[in-house]
Amino acid sequence: MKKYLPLPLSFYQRPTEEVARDLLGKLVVHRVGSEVLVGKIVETEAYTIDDPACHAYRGKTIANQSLFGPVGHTYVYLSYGIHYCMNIVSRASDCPAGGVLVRALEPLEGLDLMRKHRPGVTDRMLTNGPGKLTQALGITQKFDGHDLASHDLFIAYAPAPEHIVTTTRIGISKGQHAHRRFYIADNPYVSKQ
DNA sequence: CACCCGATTATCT
DNA sequence: GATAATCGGGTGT
Repeated sequence: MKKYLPLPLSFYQRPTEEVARDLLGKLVVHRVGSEVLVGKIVETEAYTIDDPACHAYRGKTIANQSLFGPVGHTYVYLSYGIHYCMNIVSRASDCPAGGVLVRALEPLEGLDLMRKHRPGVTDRMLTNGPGKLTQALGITQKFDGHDLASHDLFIAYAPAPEHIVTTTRIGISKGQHAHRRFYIADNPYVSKQ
């Protein structure tokens, strides 16, 4: 098994947009029993409290409290009653709430188990969407508020990609103008180019 | 307690 | 391109 080095806490304590960009190329590592599921982050979106598209925009609630919680933790929520989406809580110290939505991964390790989690789909469809990657990695709402400095679920260091594309975000009705979506150019696992 | 809706996906046409 | 599936949380009565 390869060795994975978790990102330091200081990585997450910067402006959310900056973290979203820098998370590209980094690895999501989930240990499940004796197996390890690893995916490279290839697409992200930044959401902060001053942004109408952000779940925290209307204030703190039971559902979104993780976005107000400590940086370097997760915010996992149920989308459309069906899918879980995972955020990485990240923000500068003067920002009360914010996080980075992980929108797509490139599967690197544990492909066999990912295929079991998502039966009947091609490898390219395993993790190329925010609801798909959580299913492939076995991430559910139980992981909401999870500390990413932990042993079983964390973000690991990896070199930054060369070419990054910045666009507007996907699937939102408000804040459509803002360019807060980032993805690695020409990566086949990006949800939509 | 009823109503509304969404940071999605799969499956149609 | 359109739409059903599905459900917890937020809001207002």
